[in-house]
Amino acid sequence: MIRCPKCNQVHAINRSGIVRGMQRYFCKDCASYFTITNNTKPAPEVTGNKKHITTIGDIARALNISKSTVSRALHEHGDINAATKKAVTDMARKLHYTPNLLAQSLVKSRSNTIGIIVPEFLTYFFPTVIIGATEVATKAGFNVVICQSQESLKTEIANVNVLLANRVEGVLISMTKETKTFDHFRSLERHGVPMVFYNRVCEEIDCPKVLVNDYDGAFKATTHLIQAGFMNIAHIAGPVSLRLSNNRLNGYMDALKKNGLSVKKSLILHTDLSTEGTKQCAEKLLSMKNRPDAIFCVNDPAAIQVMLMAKQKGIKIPEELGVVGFSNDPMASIIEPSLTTVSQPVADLGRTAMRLLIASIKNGTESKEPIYLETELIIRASSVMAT
Amino acid sequence: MIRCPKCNQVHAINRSGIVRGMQRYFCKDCASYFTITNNTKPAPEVTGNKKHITTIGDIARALNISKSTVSRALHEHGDINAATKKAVTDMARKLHYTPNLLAQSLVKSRSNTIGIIVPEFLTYFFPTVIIGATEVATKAGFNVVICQSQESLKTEIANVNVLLANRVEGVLISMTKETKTFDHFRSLERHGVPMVFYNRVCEEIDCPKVLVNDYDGAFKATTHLIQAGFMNIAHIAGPVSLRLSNNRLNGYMDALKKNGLSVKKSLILHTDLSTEGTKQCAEKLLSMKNRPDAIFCVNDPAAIQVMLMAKQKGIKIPEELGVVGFSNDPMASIIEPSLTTVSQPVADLGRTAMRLLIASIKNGTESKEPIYLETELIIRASSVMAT
DNA sequence: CTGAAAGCGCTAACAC
DNA sequence: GTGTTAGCGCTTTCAG
Repeated sequence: MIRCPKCNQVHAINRSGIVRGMQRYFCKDCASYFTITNNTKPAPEVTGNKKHITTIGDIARALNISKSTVSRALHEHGDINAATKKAVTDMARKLHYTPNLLAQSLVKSRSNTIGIIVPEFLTYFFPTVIIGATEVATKAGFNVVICQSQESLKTEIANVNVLLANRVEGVLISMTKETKTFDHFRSLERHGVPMVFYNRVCEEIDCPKVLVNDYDGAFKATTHLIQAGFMNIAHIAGPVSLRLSNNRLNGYMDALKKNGLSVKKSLILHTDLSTEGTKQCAEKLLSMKNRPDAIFCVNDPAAIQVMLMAKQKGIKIPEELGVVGFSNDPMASIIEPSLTTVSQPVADLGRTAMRLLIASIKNGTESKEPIYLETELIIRASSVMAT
Repeated sequence: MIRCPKCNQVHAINRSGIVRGMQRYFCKDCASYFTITNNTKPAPEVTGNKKHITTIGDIARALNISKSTVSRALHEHGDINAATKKAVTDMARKLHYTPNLLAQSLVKSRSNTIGIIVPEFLTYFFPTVIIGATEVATKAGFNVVICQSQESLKTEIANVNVLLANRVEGVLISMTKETKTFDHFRSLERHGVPMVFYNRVCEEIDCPKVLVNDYDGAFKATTHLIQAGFMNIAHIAGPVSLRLSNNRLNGYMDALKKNGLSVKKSLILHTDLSTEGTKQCAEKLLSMKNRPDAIFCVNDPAAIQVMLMAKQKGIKIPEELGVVGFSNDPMASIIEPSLTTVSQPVADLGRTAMRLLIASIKNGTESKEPIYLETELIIRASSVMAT
């Protein structure tokens, strides 16, 4: 409701363009032009040393228009006068306006943010997953916040709470090796936040999961060792709490059985995945009276520990000890002899998981059948005698 | 203003405890107890399939008290009746209340969040910095959001904008190798968001910086090569855009000069840090007619590329080629021969940077003298003839 | 010790 | 096409 400052009436007012950034009006009654200067709120005082951050209101005031118009101009939002829009965007630039996502999220109750929880990111595996996942999320217009649980359940719970408090729209999770209670995941369910598990999945939660075909990878790896002539093959397995450990263990055992070899409990050791834990397993296996002639390890870092210890003990690889790892870590091709390993489509794992997550954010419930990505055996020097 | 439902008066009302989670009142006039059930807003309907997320208002309604009281009860906020507080916290648990950080941040204009920008995190360096920095931030009560610029200026700018839009309270930055314009950093300055640069610092911005003593590390490394008997030492340097490249280059050159060796421009090559780029440098140096007898590399990944190529060409390390890297990557101790390198206090770098950042968030401007952390030369097999 | 009310920055009907 | 209004969920004076 614009009132003419001269004739004080309100019905015969027209807009007449924008001059020096201010909306200009024309009163048809008294035939005069005017701009309105006194706004509801005074311009912010420069009190104290706190920097004032430009808001949509500042732009509105500077232009003598309403906040809604500014909001619309900034968002390609339906009908908006081209001149107004230009005035607004120019003024926004001039005042260095940055939208406040917190406020936007609050009113829209959508934060446009997705959380990713990784147990660690010192080895190449999880960073690579993150890169793949982020790529997909960014393309879909989501921001990503990365949390590392550091293999600690307590931290994982804290991570979930932070993500929840920040009202993320979905979470990608790979559990810690010590996660055996799942209330924090249920908490996400309760809040209606979709989850997708990848790599280290939680059986108890009904949601999409993306895995590598661990069983098949392990089966191929073990079969390869057998075909290469090894007869007494040990396995350093992962923590029993992780399903992937069991899948790889089963692949190993089935390969032995299928080839007529017996499964010896004494040759199956579980590491907690820490360097120390793995070293102990290696030590135990390598100092047996009836030493295994090959070891299939749950992952490459473990295989590398085995190789280092074997070297230290003067055990020749592969002549006296065949070694195979899992994951095709960059280290595997650097170490000597180079390490035979099972490669996984790591970035793809991230991409697939993120795609599923975004689908469940958008369409509600998704197919909950776990998705398995295939592995590839990469044969290198650690498992094959030079010919 | 509580009105008695029986006698309809308003002055003689007393609170009389909380029963079944509801505030109970007593009217002295008609001597009757009552609770008030009709609240300003009706309880949220379970419309559609959108999950309702418990708010402070839900708790207030359930207990027939005001939102302010709930807020206070939830925050140890001054005077609050112990019974009320218990009722509130119990009800909060019962309704699975999770505070909305977006709303809190909005009203407090403090997000309690700090951003960390890393150029990449596939090698161990940046993840380790992040772990150190996160540790300090968490202790100080800040959340951390990690952004990876993937060595792309465009992504770096996008990262800054996301952090800005999310109103982070401070940012830890290590630039991409291609960052040569700095408007996005100025944008942070303008918004009053403190920054601290680490490792790859920006000269143009006046703020705290944390670095490793690159010059000294390079000087020690080069001096070591000279003392080990190498005479014709090349250097694969980093991108000129990064100050650390120049610092390491200067350390290399000064060490040569100080030991009476001449600096040969032809033996100084710049890599862009990509595997491909480094390979080209290595190829060039290793196929010179007058091949250098040692190479000091700007970092370990580069040194490892050199070693791999040398092996491929049948050049013996260290007999025919001494190699020294920088950063003590885990790979350095795995490769054979093991790689001599300059180790940096990486996690400490992160911790120090985060401490400085938190200080500038809390106290405003900080000391802006760059801080240098010391390095240590780790001598391994790649630079020392077996005796 | 507690309630009412204002407002953080922004969007989204609803009017005109 | 644009202004008005009413919140999003929460904290924080200001009164009692």
